[in-house]
Amino acid sequence: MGEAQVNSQAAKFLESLAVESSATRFNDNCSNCRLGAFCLPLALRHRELDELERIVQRSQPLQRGQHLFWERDEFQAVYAVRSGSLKAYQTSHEGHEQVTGFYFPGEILGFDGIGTNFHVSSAQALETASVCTIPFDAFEDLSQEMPHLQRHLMQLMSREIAEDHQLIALLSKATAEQRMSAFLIGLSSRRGRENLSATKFRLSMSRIEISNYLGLTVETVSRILSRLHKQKILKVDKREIEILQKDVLKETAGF
Amino acid sequence: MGEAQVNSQAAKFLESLAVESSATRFNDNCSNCRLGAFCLPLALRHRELDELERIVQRSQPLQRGQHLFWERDEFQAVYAVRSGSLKAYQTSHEGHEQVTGFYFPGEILGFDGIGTNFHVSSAQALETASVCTIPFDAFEDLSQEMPHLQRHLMQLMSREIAEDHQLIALLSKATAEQRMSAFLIGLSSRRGRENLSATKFRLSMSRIEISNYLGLTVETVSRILSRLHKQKILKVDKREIEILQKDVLKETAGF
DNA sequence: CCCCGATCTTGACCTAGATCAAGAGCCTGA
DNA sequence: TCAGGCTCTTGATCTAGGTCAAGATCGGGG
Repeated sequence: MGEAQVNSQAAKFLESLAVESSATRFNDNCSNCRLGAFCLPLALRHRELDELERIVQRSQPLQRGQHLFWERDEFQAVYAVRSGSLKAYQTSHEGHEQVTGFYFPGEILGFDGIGTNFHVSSAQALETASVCTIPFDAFEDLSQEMPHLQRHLMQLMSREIAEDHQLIALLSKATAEQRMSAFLIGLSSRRGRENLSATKFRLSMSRIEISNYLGLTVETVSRILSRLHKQKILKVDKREIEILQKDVLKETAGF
Repeated sequence: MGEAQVNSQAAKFLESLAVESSATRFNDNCSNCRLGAFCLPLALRHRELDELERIVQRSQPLQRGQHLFWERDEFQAVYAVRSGSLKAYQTSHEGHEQVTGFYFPGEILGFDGIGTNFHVSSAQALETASVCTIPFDAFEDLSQEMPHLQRHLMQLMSREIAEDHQLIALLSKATAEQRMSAFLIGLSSRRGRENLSATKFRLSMSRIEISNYLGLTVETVSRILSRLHKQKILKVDKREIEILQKDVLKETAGF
């Protein structure tokens, strides 16, 4: 019996036990999560971490295009991205899709639902992505006993507010070129935070999604990328991006 | 005497109260604050309210133009508006002022500072305004013992996030007319929430401030107001606004 | 009371980016 | 393997709203 066949059978077996497989393959814990320091930069004691551990759920990775939650879904949890990436978006009733954010490993999404008890945006995986589910009720109870945790959560929400304000300023006055530059610089610095190459990476979102985030049209996004490529500020090959002159990009971003 | 007239008189009475209270009664306590149910819609027990009371500080009203806090100030408190109105804004380093929000009685501002421990926007009174200062450390300690309070705070932050997302969608795709309509509808419904006339009011912000909020120029704001006036959708007399056809406005706002 | 600077309005013109159109790579599933 | 539908690019044209300019109006200080 060849090894390939063994693997294929093993895969089938795991599939048939989807729930169990999620239990066996994604049950790493918070203490040894390589994002730990970034996702929860708290001086958590061991006992506290154990408690947090107890409530966090890890499930099967989402496939590209799959939704984590939908607008109007009841709010039950916030989600920490473990790997891959997602977008959050709202659909205006004329059908325009407004992307409100992209989320990468270590970032948390779903806060929009706390206020109204249902989500006001949808979240969709841009590529295979795994997330930790943090049931909110349990989290709230837990944070009653752990001041660190409570403060941290608020810091995360506050940071989201601050980032939104950045985006608002961008959409309000910046030119198409400034928007694209700021966007790329943002992606780059988030990559850096993950200790991945900050100059060379693959876009997980389409030009359309970028345009719906930056308040531009696909054509404009495409044109600007072409221009930056011609100017040798970027190397653009389909979704592969290499930033050649970050200083220039930062300059035009002007933020 | 028609009912409309009665309502309008009641509204005028309440308005006059608001002015008086800002001038003379700013040291009332939470239990008898007429905004109580709106600002803190919690099922707070008496004892809890007393505790909250203990940490909230009420100071002299701010005069028009005075700042509540500045960008880069150390974050120490969040603020509940008692009367009057304020704007929050950031200044890009090319000098453009981006207004990120207007705040009216019962609304809370200052959340942007929690994440970084210093404010990332400035807050300035648009007219005489009184606020309650809620020192954040004390508030956090208090909310450790009061789950209601903690959840409420997060709801307020979450709501701010949701509102920001609305603004983002607006700035991203809406026409100048849609932006103005949405803005006016927003003001109107907030007035309604305060039990003041939702159709007739005075703008506390200048055209310039509106334009810096909506991502337009003063000229455009002015032109659109003139147009809406000519079309008899609004009555505009300097800063006095009367909404004549709210349905039309809502229609064009499309939200 | 008038004066001065800020705010607001209106008109004429211009431009960044939208829209329309067409074609070239692509994945994907039959 | 190919067909059909995406995504992406590039060009030609159009237009909403920005920019510039000139007054009008308002409000606060002397």
